[in-house]
Amino acid sequence: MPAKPVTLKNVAERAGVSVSTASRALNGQARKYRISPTTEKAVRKVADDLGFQASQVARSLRLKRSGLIGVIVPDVSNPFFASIARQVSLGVEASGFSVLLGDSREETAIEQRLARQLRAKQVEALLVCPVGVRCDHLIDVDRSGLPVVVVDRVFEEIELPCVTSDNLRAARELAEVLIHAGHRKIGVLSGVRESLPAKTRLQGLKDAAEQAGFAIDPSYVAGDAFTEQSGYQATRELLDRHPDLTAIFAMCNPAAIGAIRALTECGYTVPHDCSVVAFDDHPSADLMKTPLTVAVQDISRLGRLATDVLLRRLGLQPSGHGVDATASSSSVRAVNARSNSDRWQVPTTLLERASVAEPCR
Amino acid sequence: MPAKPVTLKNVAERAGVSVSTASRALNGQARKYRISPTTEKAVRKVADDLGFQASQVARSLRLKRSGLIGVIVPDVSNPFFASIARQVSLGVEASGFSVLLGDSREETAIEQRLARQLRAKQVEALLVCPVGVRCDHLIDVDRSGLPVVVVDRVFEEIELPCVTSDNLRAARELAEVLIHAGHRKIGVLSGVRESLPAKTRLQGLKDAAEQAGFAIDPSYVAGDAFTEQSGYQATRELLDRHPDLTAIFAMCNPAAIGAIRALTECGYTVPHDCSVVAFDDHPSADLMKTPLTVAVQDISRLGRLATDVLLRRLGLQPSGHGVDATASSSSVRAVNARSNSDRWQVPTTLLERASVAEPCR
DNA sequence: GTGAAAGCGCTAACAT
DNA sequence: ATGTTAGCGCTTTCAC
Repeated sequence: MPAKPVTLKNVAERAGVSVSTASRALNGQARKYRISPTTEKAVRKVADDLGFQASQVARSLRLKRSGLIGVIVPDVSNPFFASIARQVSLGVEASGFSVLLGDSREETAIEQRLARQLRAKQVEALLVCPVGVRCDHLIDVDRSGLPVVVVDRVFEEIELPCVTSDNLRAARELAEVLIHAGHRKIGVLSGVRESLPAKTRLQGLKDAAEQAGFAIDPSYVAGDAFTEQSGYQATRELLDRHPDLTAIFAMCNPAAIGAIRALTECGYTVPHDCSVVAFDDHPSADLMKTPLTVAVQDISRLGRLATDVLLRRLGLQPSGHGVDATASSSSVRAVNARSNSDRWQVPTTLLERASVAEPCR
Repeated sequence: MPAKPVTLKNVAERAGVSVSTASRALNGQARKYRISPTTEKAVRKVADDLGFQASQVARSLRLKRSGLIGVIVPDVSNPFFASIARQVSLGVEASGFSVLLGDSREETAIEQRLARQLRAKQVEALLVCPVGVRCDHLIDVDRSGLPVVVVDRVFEEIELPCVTSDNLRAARELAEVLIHAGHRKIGVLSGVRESLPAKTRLQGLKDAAEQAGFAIDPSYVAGDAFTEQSGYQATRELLDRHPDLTAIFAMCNPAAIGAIRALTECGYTVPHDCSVVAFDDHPSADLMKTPLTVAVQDISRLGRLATDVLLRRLGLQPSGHGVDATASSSSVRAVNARSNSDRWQVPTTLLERASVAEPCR
């Protein structure tokens, strides 16, 4: 017995008023239309008694506002993206939006399809953590009038508002830990090469090296994905090429995990034979055999900032969820790259643990 | 320039046909209505050229089908729930649905609000991992004609289709590892006491104990939440009450992590002074100082099964995403509790690692 | 202060 | 083989 839903008409009839009056009474427009308090109360009561719920669908059609925000991430089950999705969900909720979730399974084709589908569902904005370098579809969507905000996996030439961590600074700090300990032969486990995070992190490392008077040879860079698998493979390669390696700089935590597995297999102990530093933490990291020294991204802030940028593009006041959700907060820097699109960055935190020692060779 | 969206009417005009013909041509009903292939092709072409995207909102209003599934979990950033959300997202996508995500922040009041909101958005079904014991709002929703499926945090008297792991069996197996090693003084870190998973897991432990000829005294049970915090607190309490404790049975992984912290603080080493077993794994658990012996829930299967149950309640064929998505698959048992609602269970896997030793006392 | 009516974009009888 | 029309449930202009 699917119990058909009660409509505004039902309420109006039962309250003995017209639908227009009912609508106005329930939308807080009583004052504006000078509806008598008596009528208003009456309508409200009936609506309550009947358990009336205005159909958002009908409302959307009329208002041309769906109250929906699309979120597309490569893998919801990855805690990093899950946290982003969560922050967005919580953040936009306060403004009356709901999140339509899409999982691109790390495939650009799916990402593309999802973007189209979500657009058909009338989402009012799209927040995307892109899979790869190809982002034309996103730019198209944005140009077609649906605001897109890109988070994390940003690409250089992209003409969309972007939110990322301050990767340059983070990489430099992380590299300095290694360098100050005396390391010079540092292997790099790269994420997707063309992605801005990967490029920037490499640059940060290079900067730090240069400042210390040496350079990172390209042969010390391996890997091409933000995955454990890639980290493992890359480490094996690097160990092959440079058995005298004394440290590893991993561009994400999974890669570092892969590295540790590879190192262990090859008979290296961490940090004695080889130090390891990485981006991103993981819960209970301190209970690991070798707790990693890491640059921690402030994921929830990343998510909040992204939400704010999004809401602002919709012409709304970010409703101050979280402590300092203000995009213009002091520690958040808006950077204008050569493109005219906004780039927002949030600071990271360095967490020094036991995975770095002096080089033994 | 918000570039107003192209409507069916636009397409029809441009193609020189009526909206109905256009609609039919684009909905694959050309045959059914015997529309000439020429016309169909023409309409399709125009639609393509104009980049026509049928408004799902208008469609929903007319069809009274939104193509939306609501998913409510206590915390999307928790990998367990994130994985569930992901499976649902992937699973229903194949049937043309999208997922509207809600995060209840572990609060029943929010869960309730979300359920209402999602209902207003015309979701066609609701999948919920409930926060707590109070589920009347969900039962109400279900009774009002919106099918609800409950996953994981199930409560005994609930009259809704439920999907969980086979907790009884899993707990028994886990307990047996401890018991066979010789443990008798086993502390229990409970999750939310009134939840069925907690009750069932405790029962499994008790069953195993009984079979071995001893009993679990209530004073050996502590904690009341599926969190690290609760696990930590509970462990401190247990250690206080029973310093001669030789093993800990944690009802979730975070609780076990809390336990390890507490044990370490109190000068116990794992597993020498105290063994630990737990429910749920966590990635790279093998790289921990003391890799835990755990009962692993097949989360993705849990999610898939839930999706199937949901789709079936909607009268749809679960579209065989995943290998054996069939709810009636041999290893998945439908259990009829005293209530007349369906209970579905999926098997778990025992992973023996290094956190169990013989009792030293 | 309140009502009648138009219309958002689409689908499905019911014509023809 | 295609067009006409009546809504789906809501908001809002315009009229009284």
